Amino acid sequence: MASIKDVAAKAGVSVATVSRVLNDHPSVSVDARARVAAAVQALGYRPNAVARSLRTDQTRTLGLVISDVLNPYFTELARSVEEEARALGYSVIIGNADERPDLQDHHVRTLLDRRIDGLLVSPTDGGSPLMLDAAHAGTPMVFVDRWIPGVDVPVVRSDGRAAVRALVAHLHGLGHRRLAIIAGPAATTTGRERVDAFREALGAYGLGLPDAYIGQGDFQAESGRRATEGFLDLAEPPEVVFAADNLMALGALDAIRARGLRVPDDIALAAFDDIRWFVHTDPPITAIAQSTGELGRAAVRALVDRIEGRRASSVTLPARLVVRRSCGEPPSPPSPSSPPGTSPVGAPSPVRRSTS
Amino acid sequence: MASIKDVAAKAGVSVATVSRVLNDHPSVSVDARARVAAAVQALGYRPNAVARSLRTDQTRTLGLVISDVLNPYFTELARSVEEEARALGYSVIIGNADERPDLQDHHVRTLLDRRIDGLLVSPTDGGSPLMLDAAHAGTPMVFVDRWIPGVDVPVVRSDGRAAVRALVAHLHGLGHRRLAIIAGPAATTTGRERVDAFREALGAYGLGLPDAYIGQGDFQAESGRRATEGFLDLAEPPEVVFAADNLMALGALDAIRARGLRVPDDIALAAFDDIRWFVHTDPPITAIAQSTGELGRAAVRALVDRIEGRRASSVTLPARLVVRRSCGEPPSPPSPSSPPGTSPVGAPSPVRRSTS
DNA sequence: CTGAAAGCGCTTACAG
DNA sequence: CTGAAAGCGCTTACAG
Repeated sequence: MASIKDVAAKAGVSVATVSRVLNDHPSVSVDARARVAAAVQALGYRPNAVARSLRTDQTRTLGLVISDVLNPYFTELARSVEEEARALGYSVIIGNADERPDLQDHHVRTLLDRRIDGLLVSPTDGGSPLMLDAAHAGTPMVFVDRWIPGVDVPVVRSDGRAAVRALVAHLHGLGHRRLAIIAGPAATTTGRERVDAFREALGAYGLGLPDAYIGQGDFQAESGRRATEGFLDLAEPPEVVFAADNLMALGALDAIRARGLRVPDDIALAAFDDIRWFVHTDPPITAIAQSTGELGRAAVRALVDRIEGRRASSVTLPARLVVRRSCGEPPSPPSPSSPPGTSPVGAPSPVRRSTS
Repeated sequence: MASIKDVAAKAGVSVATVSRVLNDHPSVSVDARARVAAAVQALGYRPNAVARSLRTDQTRTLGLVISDVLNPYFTELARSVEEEARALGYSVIIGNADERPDLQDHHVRTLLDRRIDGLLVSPTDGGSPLMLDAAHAGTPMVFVDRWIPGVDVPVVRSDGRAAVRALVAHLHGLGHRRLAIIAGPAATTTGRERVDAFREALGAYGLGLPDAYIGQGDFQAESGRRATEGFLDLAEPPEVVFAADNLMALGALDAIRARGLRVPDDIALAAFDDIRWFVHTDPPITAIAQSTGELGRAAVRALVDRIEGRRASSVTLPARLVVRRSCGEPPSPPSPSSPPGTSPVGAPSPVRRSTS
């Protein structure tokens, strides 16, 4: 592979001049510029990013450590992160933690060893020493979706409380009184917050959230299945299961189906995080949708701000309820003329109704 | 950030000795080894992978350029690739081409600039000059899922022909005679092969595949929707739509639903690539499943073989049909005692039946 | 506008 | 077993 020396030799200039041309340095004669360009072309020369990084101490690379690539929510997040990063001239390296703290540490370490310019992370746990050290050492860092309290790192996330309240209002209006939740790991903020928001919203209706109605999941499908089986084994099973993410909703569906039960007739189901398939499931699933793309973009902007020496601030985006048929027939059925997919109903509000 | 010099100073040895300790070189005294280890520990030293790569001319990194991260098939592929690579001591950097040749080239270029040790690609098109050059220049490379004919690069992929034959047999047995396909881009091998396999299988039943029954898609949902609308606008619409990937099946479902039609009553639907949600869609969708995880692992092994100077060979894995209810009620309904999810039926055969 | 030289953080023959 | 030195491919003050 041709190096800068080869280009310099071919163009009859010094490597310094080649470097200047490559980096659009103003003080280069048109003549030199042309000869270098020709040599680059002829040799098919491409600068070695490794060498450049070593010299400049920047890799123009962002690390993204996500909890689970197989979760469509995170896949979409990763995609928007890469898109925005590319627009700003950065590449991104994704590390998949698979909801495992040890794997998460592995990726953080590898990314740090590669001297990425900044780290975007959606922590799987409450913060390993490694992660905390990195934050304290001043590695440019931004938390996205989930975060670690007590660390001075900007957080870009959704606030789902209003949407959870809207969900509970919807469920209550449908006559449901025994509501259960499949929670994420208590070590994660989203694992805790969604339960808290749910409990708070239930409280407003004088409803409680007994321990038996809190299933412990880990944001992956299998845990949703197990938790749902637990609910169904109860002497008094819940009327509604609210899964704290889409994969656990998938597991719940598996469990419900395995017992030959029907949604929403036998048990209602709702999920945090909306995905395209929810429109086509049997029945279409009521979900809380985040602005995932915007979240990813905002996180990248915040991180690049930090990297490039600007102040970065936290961002909180609202989530919204998308009503479908998995919790029971809505009181007022959608008009037959409404378009397919999701559509807002009534005045601007966090509640949307989907024809399904 | 501490460098090897700091460690050497702290341990009272030369950087050469530190390097030897770091790389487990045998000829280091126990004493030196201990002092270096202590210094490393005390300083929290981590070797700079960038410098190491420049010096050794290897990055222990694989590039993976996939056609579309949002496609669950590729997400799963990416996950298994990373897993196997990690087991072999490599990292992987994923580039998402989004089915766009220009984006694909962008990622190939960026990956090459970073001097990845090898490239895994599922080409979005017939091969850009850049990709062809890389292959000819001897960059260790392996094609996965899709490939470019006429290039001397190992290919790891599924052969879906038997499964497509099984699908057509299933459809024919259900009484369907007008079968349509939503194809992927003709520039991709999977875009062409699936149509060819379908046409060939139809031929065995004396059925043709008229042009009007070949919808041109690009493996993304929106194209599936458009193609399906085209079918439904026909004077004589097909009785079955076979989508060449899961996202186009999603689009097809959108289109069918928008018209208020029902699957399989009004039109049957089948898809290439199986995903977990297909069990829970309305109705559950008959699909051709690939051994995605095994494909990813085999591709990594082949690539690492090439990188490390061993011979790498192509691998072709069979795909299998998973029958559900989207093409009509199977002639012999599954027994009520069969387990949920997919389950094989009868003797070992490529056809499986799922209770749904 | 241009080049010689230093240096980024490592590894690795080479000599002892 | 150990260290001094060269060198990987760049960039960038410095001097001219």
